[in-house]
Amino acid sequence: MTSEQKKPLIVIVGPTAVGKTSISVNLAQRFDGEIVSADSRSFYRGMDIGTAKPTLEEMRGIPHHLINVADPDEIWNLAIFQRRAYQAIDEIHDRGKLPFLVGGTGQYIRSIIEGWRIPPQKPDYNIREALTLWADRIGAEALHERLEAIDPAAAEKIDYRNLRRTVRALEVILKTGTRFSELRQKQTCPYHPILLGIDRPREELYERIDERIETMLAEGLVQEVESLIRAGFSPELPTFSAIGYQEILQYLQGNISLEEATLLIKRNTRIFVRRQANWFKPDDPRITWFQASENLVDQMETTIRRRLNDLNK
RNA sequence: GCCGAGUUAGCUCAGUUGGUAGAGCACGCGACUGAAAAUCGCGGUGUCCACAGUUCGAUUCUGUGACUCGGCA
Repeated sequence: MTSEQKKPLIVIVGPTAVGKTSISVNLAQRFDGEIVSADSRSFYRGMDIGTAKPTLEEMRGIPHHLINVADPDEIWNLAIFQRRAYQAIDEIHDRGKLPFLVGGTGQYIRSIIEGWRIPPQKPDYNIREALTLWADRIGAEALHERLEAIDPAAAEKIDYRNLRRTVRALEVILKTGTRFSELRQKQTCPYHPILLGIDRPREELYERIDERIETMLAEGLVQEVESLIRAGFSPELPTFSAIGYQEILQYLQGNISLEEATLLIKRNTRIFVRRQANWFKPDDPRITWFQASENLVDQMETTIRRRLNDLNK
């Protein structure tokens, strides 16, 4: 397949609370598009307020994919996302519509636009636990040395103090008999990605985050978490490691006050924004960046039209 | 007015038996291939309240002053 034959994929990236949701719905309306969400926390039903998931009204009739597709105890991940996103994008193309990949989970978006070949080994929680227990005895660094002995290339890319990633690499090697570094590949993106980034000054973003969190609390974030627990979902689920949920859980368990929880949510969201920015940098030549402004949607529309025309030449 | 405690990084504070100082948080930055809103890493020069004294040398000791917080009037 040559690059001329590849179909376009509009990709919209940007930090949380920058305004991606309403802008992408606007653009999708103008281009007869559909939206594929690339947001690791919007998969789960019942987690609406804390994830700032778009409401039906905000979607304004634009089909959204990969939102509300799992219960909180079905643990979705990168590989499942990638498979389902490819599928959703292909189906949108088949319908003759334009797909918009929109979201804040940088890793997921990169896996699509860079055509990652993810080591085909689904999580084995028993092995992970065993490896973790082993690390408790010998230390994370010693475990990393074991990895280095059998797969130096993988070990080199993983900090010896990062137990979780060391464990994953060993898990893959043990289960597949193949080096993690060999299974971890990049191919090319099956689509022609057109990347647009939205940004705002940090200070402004932080203000919007604080406001958004106050709104979440007013809209019943605490009740949302309570009802998930009441529905029988274990607080131990990785799903509840989401910002907003972990802190409210601490509050509900009586470990901290609601005020402390609120401060923590704000703080953790700010840290998250900085971490998010690592996936898409201002000097990334693949991305056309926009600062949030009045006529942002018009500007972005113009850019998309031009890029789509270039494709058809 | 008197007595006591305090004044050190944006904030909360530690510390220097006298040789110009360091934690947490904030903030900035980086890594990331089946938990990713996860996980992990890197980044600390600031009139040590001001002035004077002692001293080779004071943020540290002494004196005076300013301010803050308690208590008593």
